[in-house]
Amino acid sequence: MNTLSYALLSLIARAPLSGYDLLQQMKQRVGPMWPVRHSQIYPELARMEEQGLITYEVVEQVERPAKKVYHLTDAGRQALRQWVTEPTQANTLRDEFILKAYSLWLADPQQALARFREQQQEHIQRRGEHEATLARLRQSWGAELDQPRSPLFSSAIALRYAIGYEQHYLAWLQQVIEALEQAHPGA
Amino acid sequence: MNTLSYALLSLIARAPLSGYDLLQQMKQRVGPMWPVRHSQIYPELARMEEQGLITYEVVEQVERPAKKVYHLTDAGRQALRQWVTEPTQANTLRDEFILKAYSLWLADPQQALARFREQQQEHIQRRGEHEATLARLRQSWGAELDQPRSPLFSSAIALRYAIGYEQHYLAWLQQVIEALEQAHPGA
DNA sequence: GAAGACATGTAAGAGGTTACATGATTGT
DNA sequence: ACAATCATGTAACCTCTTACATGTCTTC
Repeated sequence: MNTLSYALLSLIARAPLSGYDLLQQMKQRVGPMWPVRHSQIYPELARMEEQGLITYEVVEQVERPAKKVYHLTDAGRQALRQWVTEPTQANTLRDEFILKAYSLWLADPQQALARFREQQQEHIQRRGEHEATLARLRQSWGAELDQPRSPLFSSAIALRYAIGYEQHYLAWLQQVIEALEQAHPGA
Repeated sequence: MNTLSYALLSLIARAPLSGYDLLQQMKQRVGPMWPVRHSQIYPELARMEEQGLITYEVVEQVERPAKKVYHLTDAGRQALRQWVTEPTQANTLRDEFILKAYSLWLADPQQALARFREQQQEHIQRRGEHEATLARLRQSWGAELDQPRSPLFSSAIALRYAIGYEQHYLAWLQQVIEALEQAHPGA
């Protein structure tokens, strides 16, 4: 059992989904905390089915190709619940841009500034997307977002995490940009 | 050329180092942004030497086993400089604890609170370590930390990033803990 | 003489990315 | 016809982790 399989269980626990649906949802919802490709999803689903965590039924569709819709077994639900309440060792982030910042002293300050501003745009964009998603949830579900037993609460805190992350990233970028500008006025 | 090799170049660019030294420095300095094991370092150094990015000399020591001390070639320095000033595609974080938060609705609130408080301790600890390191740098080097052309500037901004990250993480943990406590008073 | 830091490697396997491959169905 | 979306898979390769393996030198 790897983390990916729990990520998939997390989504199937909310509603039965096909591999294709899972791919879309991983990109939209879980994407910020666990990116994934379809080439990883399909073999993983097969393994989980073998292990009895999920089962599927083939659903014929009128206007689309048939699909395998997976849902949790009791064992799957239990495995997920177990994993969620287990201690987690805090991860170390692996961020290439920060790694580059560590060698910023080697770079041409003008180019460095350009790169930092690029990142700024990127992270502003992402923050905006997360904020929009959270606003949409709030509009659709209102106070349910504040009920810890609701899946919506979980969605909301994950989104708030992502927004906070972008916020911190932007603050840091801004800080460095100002330091670079001060050292090199007129860039 | 993978990211790890650039991480190693980043350190060798500041001072010639052995594989063992690199391991220590990756843990202490670059650790927060790029964790690594010795079993990855040694083969990678061999590959980089083949590619002409680094060279080494065997240094005999009186009170320690001999070691291979690596230093950059011109090609290595150029490759590093090139990489630093290239655009970087912003990474997606991969955080298991946040993933678990996404399924928090399945968890027993008491246990959830316990896990969140564990994380709090962990991140408080980390923030403290980074702050101490930054304070030490500041004490040793003073205003040099503010000169973008100095390696110390790069070290300082990387540390500030790490501190900001822990800060944001702690703020988020606190937020969720308060929400859980409010829903379950007396936990 | 045992433990611990210093020092350097290899091997097996898990996890993840990129590329290859196929086919249905809808809209233009 | 062609592109786009829906839908599911396999294969090759790279990266990273875990475990295996060896040897030096110092301190207790």
